[in-house]
Amino acid sequence: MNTDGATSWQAVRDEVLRRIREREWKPGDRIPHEADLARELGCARATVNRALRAVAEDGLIERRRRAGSRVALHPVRKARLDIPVIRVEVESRGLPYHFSLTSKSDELPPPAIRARMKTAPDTPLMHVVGLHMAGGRPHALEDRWIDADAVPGVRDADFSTISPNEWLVLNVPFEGGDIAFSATTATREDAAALDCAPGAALFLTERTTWHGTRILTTVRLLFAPGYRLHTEI
Amino acid sequence: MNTDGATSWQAVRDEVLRRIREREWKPGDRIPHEADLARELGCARATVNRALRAVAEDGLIERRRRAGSRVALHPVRKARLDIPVIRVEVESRGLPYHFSLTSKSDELPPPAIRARMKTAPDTPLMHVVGLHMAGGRPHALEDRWIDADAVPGVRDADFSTISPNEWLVLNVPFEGGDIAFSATTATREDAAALDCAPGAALFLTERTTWHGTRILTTVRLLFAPGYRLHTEI
DNA sequence: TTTCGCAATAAGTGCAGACATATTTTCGAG
DNA sequence: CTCGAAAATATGTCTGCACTTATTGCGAAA
Repeated sequence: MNTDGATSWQAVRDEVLRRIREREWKPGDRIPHEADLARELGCARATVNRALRAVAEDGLIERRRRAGSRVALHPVRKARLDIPVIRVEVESRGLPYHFSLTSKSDELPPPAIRARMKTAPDTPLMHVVGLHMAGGRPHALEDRWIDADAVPGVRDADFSTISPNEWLVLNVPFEGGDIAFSATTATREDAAALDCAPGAALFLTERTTWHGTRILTTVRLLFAPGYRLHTEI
Repeated sequence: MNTDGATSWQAVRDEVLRRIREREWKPGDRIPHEADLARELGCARATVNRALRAVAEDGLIERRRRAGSRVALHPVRKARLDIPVIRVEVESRGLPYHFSLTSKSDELPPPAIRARMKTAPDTPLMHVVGLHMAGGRPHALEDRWIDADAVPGVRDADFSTISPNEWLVLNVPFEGGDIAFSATTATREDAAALDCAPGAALFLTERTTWHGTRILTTVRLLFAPGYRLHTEI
């Protein structure tokens, strides 16, 4: 990185990781503060800061102002998960993609959905169901509820040409969301839609996204058998 | 953050996010380079750099030296997934944890495992099977293969008192790994171990970790029905 | 003895300037 | 016209310094 005597933040990070690995600093230990490390390693404090921030992001140390940095007691591996638009995911595997809209209507949501969307008892929500196809075969079944009042323009979206999944990603900014992954067995309807055996084990993704205090949408994505979500550490 | 006229990197980030959201900068567009933005927003280039780096980490822009930064064509949401030691995960739910070792032996791995571990045809590997219990009920079935030559000390580890999962996390540094999540149906053996119905849908995690060129271990974690992996964006 | 406020401390961040590095573009030689 | 070297340029990073902010711990007051 640098030809002169400067120490790169990566070098500092690696040295810190080495000390943690080799138990020079044990889980729970306070580690020297930034200024000391900077002096010891011969670099600016900002460089040490950058390095420690990186290590903290990986979950190996915990940092708090005034309290200092300490080696994490229970190292929690942090994996990064990429969640692409389904069309892109399918096409990146070289398969032609198609979305087919099954239904779209305003309905009173069942209690479970109403609770998740935190809407008033009598508020109807937009309910969209459709099937993502990959190479002519069913890939994922999307069952989505949208608070149309919170998502400007969604009433005019044509979900027969673009999936709600993609339309929302492209058109709706959101602050946060939560995602849960689980396994479930295919009901007879699921099986019919996804062209698999009833009772087959299916990978299920449930996502809810919000912006400010409003919950924008909640979706249930049921993937055809064989789907794997993959990531690297 | 700052009381004086200084612009915080968060403010720069928010302004950048705003411009992307409001289509001031459209997907695929080059955005102004750091120096220009710094001048425009009245801050140091380092501050803009920090902000843009953060936005890039979220996947909304792509940056390349000399080529500049551009708004991502297909915004890929990046979720962070915490992968705790199973014991910690169980205990954080307030349930007592217990690991029970089912078997541990050196065996010639089946071809699928051998391929994954990239070992020579006649190399035996350590094979450990055990059950993670939560509150007296089966929680997850761990089926692990370890290259004992690549993991110093593992031959002396007592997996009846500490799970291989936890022992490895605490004792073995590794560079990287890959993780796959999927759904599968319980075989009769799985069902017996996890105390569920055969054919039930189970959440499956497969992980392989390496260090340098050596593959250290590969594990198959099969969770009892009802398990959900949860994360936030 | 308890509690509250203040001083001390360590991380968090901002700035200006310099240099490093990866790419793209340009332009001259053949 | 093609190829390769050199120039240009945007991001990447380091430094030294100053100031901000969250937190802790201690000492004084109740």
